[in-house]
Amino acid sequence: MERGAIDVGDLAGPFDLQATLESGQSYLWNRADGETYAELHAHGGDAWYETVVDPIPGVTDERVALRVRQEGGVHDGTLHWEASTDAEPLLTHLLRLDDDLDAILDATPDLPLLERAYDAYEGMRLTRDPVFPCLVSFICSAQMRVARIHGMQRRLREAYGDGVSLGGETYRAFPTPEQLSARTEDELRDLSLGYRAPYVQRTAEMVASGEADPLDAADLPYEEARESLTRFVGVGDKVADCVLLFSLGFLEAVPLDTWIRTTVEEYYPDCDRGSYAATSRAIREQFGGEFAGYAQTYVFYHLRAGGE
DNA sequence: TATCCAAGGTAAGTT
DNA sequence: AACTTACCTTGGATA
Repeated sequence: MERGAIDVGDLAGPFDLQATLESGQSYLWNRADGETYAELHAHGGDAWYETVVDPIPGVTDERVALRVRQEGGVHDGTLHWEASTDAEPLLTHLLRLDDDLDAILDATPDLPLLERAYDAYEGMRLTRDPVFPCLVSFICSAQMRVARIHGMQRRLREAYGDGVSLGGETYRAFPTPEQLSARTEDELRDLSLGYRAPYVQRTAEMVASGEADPLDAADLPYEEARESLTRFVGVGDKVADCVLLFSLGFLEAVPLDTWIRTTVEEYYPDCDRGSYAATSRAIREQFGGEFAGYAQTYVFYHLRAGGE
């Protein structure tokens, strides 16, 4: 096992591990203390977070088990990690430590709501989740609470994922498309996926068979990429936007979920244009275009946590 | 204790 | 293309 540390002060802008991992973007990490994400910021921010990552072209060509913990503040703290290999490039990729967060937030409009959200969750970054697990996570997110989405992904890993050991502990990788496509709808329903079970099974089948690859969307212009992802079963505009934003690096994507729709109604009623595509375009412009998705994520977390 | 409700939506069927 | 409706499950609210 290798260990290492990343000095947060060396990054371009602050970083908050807990806000980043518990803000409803990624459902692929477990807290070592067993706490769920049900209560935001309920148990302090220094827990170990654990995950297993399958090979990512250009980042890692092997499967990696890793743990990470933040000690100290969002400006001057330290990220401690333990992994089966040098995890610094991988953490940089997954947690977008290469983003210049100050510059990104400066480039968004001076809206009071955004300023309040930025102040409340200083250091929260977007994630770069592996695309297939991200796709499954957000198919499961339909009409679900954040804590329960997290529970579903955890059960999928525990039931069907390969065991990977690190430092005497065994962690579970997210099931591959092949592993998931081999399950039946009923088996997935037994994990409390409900009506999402056949969506997950059929989407896994599409990926496993080579019929479609969610990574292909990465090379398309934004709106075409969104349209392209909706080919997967259980994926509409909203879920597609989540995958584009939280996995494929389309920072302009603004998923129109119930929280953001409420925000549009209350704060920016002019942006309500009826259809998803038109409203999405309007709110994306309201949030400054290029980094609108960053703004969206702060607003989502801020409002969900009870902020105004 | 029982019932109701809403949770980061989507697919399928109608106008 | 826009509009309805059904859909699994469950913790928490309400009666």
